[in-house]
Amino acid sequence: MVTRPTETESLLTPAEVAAMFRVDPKTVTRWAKAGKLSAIRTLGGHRRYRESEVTELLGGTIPAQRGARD
Amino acid sequence: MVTRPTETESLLTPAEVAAMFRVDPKTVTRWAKAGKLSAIRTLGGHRRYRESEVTELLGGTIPAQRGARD
DNA sequence: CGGTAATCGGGTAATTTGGGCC
DNA sequence: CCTGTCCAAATTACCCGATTAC
Repeated sequence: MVTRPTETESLLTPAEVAAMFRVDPKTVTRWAKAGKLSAIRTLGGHRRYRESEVTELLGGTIPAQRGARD
Repeated sequence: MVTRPTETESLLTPAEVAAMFRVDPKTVTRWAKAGKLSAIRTLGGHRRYRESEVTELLGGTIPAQRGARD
């Protein structure tokens, strides 16, 4: 193991996910409570989200259809 | 924590885009439905628009065609 | 152990959503 | 065809104090 200090593995903090979705960390917590997001709870009760999960959800973008021809 | 560089894409809320275009948020929503604007949906159903997309469209204005016959 | 920043929890106001009409 | 306003419901944002994370 090549020493992995305080670096994050694949877990994102509520503030991270909130910034990616442009929403409030509280809203992200709501999604976790609603079961829309997989959340891992720390021993203290704080939530941690999987980067893969968030990235997957962010991939739901709809490409704007410009002119049929360009 | 000063936020981590996790693919931070600047997103705008409907009110933001509406203010930039001087139209109602409803109109912006129609553009998104019409496929004229790229929209990211939050887990709650709300839309988030790319700042780059909006800025790009705002930059495509007509440079005031003056003069030919006025 | 002590300190700062973030997150937790609940509650209320503001915003956004969707469709129909002019 | 496009936009603005109406309605009702859902979702999100910010307030507080307390705890947890590092």
